[in-house]
Amino acid sequence: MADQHHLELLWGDDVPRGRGRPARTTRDEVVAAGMARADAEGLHDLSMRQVAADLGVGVMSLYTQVESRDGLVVLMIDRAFAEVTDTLARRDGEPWRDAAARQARTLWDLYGRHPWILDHGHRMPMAPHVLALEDAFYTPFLDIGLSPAGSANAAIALRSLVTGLARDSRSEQDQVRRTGVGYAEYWSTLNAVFWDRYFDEERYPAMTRLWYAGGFAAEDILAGEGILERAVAAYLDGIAARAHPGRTGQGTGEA
Amino acid sequence: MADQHHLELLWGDDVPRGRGRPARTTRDEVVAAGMARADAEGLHDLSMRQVAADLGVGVMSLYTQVESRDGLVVLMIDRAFAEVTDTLARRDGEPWRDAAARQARTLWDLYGRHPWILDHGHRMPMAPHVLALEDAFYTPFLDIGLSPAGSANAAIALRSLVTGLARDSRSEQDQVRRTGVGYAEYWSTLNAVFWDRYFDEERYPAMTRLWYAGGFAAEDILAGEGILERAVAAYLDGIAARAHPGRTGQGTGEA
DNA sequence: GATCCTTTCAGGACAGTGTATGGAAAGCCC
DNA sequence: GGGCTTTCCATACACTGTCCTGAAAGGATC
Repeated sequence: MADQHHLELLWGDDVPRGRGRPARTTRDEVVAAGMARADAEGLHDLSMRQVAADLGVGVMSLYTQVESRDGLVVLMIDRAFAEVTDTLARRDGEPWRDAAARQARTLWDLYGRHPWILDHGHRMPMAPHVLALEDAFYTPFLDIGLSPAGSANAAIALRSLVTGLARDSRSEQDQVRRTGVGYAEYWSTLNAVFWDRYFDEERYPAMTRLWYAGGFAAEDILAGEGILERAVAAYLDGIAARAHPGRTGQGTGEA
Repeated sequence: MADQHHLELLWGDDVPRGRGRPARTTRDEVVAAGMARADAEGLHDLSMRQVAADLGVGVMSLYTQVESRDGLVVLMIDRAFAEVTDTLARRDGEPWRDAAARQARTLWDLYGRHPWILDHGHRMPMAPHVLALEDAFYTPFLDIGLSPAGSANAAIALRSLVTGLARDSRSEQDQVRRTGVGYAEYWSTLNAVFWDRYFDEERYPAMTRLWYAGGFAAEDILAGEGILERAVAAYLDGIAARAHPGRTGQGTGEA
């Protein structure tokens, strides 16, 4: 039950113990250094030796501030989510739909700043600011006529939609950054090789139709942020229909 | 451009070269062994040495069939997606909404059988059967009155919704299996420690309200499969409203 | 001010990992 | 039966996270 110790680090008070040799480094400094590394290199290339070197400190010194590498990542995630805790709060008089859409967008932007969060293999940790985000996501769906379980499901699904979309689009940039190959260059060469040599129009008729119809015209359809707003709007329309049966959603109607 | 070599392994013909010492092992066998390991232990604990040992073969012998560990994983993913290629095809007369929902469910079930797919850090590889799934996902949205880009966006978002939900729910079971701690046991002890000691009802009012309203009554709200069907239905309702403006979606209306 | 005590520091070691190297082995073709 | 071509696999290297250990450093106490 390693999570239990994580919980103490995440939630426990930092009781400053005055006796003994003082630590050369704060836990905040370690976490910040880890985030800087992850922002620049990705989670995969984040090593304890690197973080220690960045801080000018021996490797094992990190383990007085952090229980393990996984524990460090958990703390980093909490710190990242802390960036948006205040922004997420629902504003006075803000319609539930606007609040939900704004929160989705905020989470999307957070993933944009810290793509390594999406590489975290395990479930999101029970960290204070992660829970704060979850709580904020539940808020808009509370008093719109859904059952309690329905509200919970709606919020979870919205969060998963944003996360899934972010993964599909951002991990691409992440990989591009790691390999050092530019986005346009990567796609152009890959496409030249791939479409000309391997793609079979009869095998993939839908993609072929979309291709000739210009459906992929944006070149990097995922990189555009329109897809998030559209998907969230469509989903919230469906929720709205369930929330107030008989009324149609307030969607703008644009495709 | 490591992907380029992956492409050859994925799409190139397996030209059987008759000269030279014959390989003791097929590429299919290697990929199958890797999948068995990953199904049982997860992607994180999949090592080349283990796969080689399972096959009774030297470690480096794998590298004649597979370019690298990442290449092996890519082939494994393609093989996993091949399981559903036939199932995904749209059936005669099947309404687009039913087809999309069925495909979403099929992908969800695939993630259930092979949760390690969700641990793949990079973008989904351009593999034949991965493309087949993407193509199938595009199909239902083609002739329902959306713009080409709108159809593409709708299909991508649906796929991301399923993937995101699967990650949020399945990675949990994955971690539970790895740590060997049972699902119920894990949650009960964690919850006992967490809720009693750390959770602050004033800090997380929405979760608190949902808790007392029974919104989390299912105990493992994510493990239930209802959340997928509900989320997909809501999203497709929103798409339907955009596809045929003026008509309301065919949602069942249940919360 | 010296001593004890508690805590952190950091070097070395260990069990892993993916994979480059290079000589030995094994089967087809002439 | 060579010659050629391909595969096999032991070894080695760089790298990882983390345990162990004794030394170092500062506060508390006499």
